[in-house]
Amino acid sequence: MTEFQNIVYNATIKIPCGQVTTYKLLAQYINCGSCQAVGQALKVNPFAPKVPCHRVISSSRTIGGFAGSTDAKVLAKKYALLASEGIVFKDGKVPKKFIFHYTK
DNA sequence: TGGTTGACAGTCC
DNA sequence: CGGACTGCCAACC
Repeated sequence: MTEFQNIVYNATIKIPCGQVTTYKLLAQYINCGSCQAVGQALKVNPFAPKVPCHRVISSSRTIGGFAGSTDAKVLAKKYALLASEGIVFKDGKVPKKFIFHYTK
């Protein structure tokens, strides 16, 4: 467990149910220039599903990846998880109203 | 023990 | 649409 991972998980948990955020927003919030670093931390997150990594999507509001994979079957599970929280994808994207913005 | 290399659930140009 | 760049981590000398 590194300090950086701890920050990422802590920030991810703050995402309220029924909303999602983007890798970029998350990276900016934790003052990290690279969103890949965030994805890498989420990929190996030891707190799943306590850390809702499915609530983190790509910028442009596309779904991105999940569980270290971009496979369509895995992404289908991510869709289902989000749908169970009331988040629906419109035309492969998440409506803006579902995007959670961090407030410092 | 410590510096370097490659990989990554992304983003920008 | 392809390539470059980003920061962090793990593996490898």
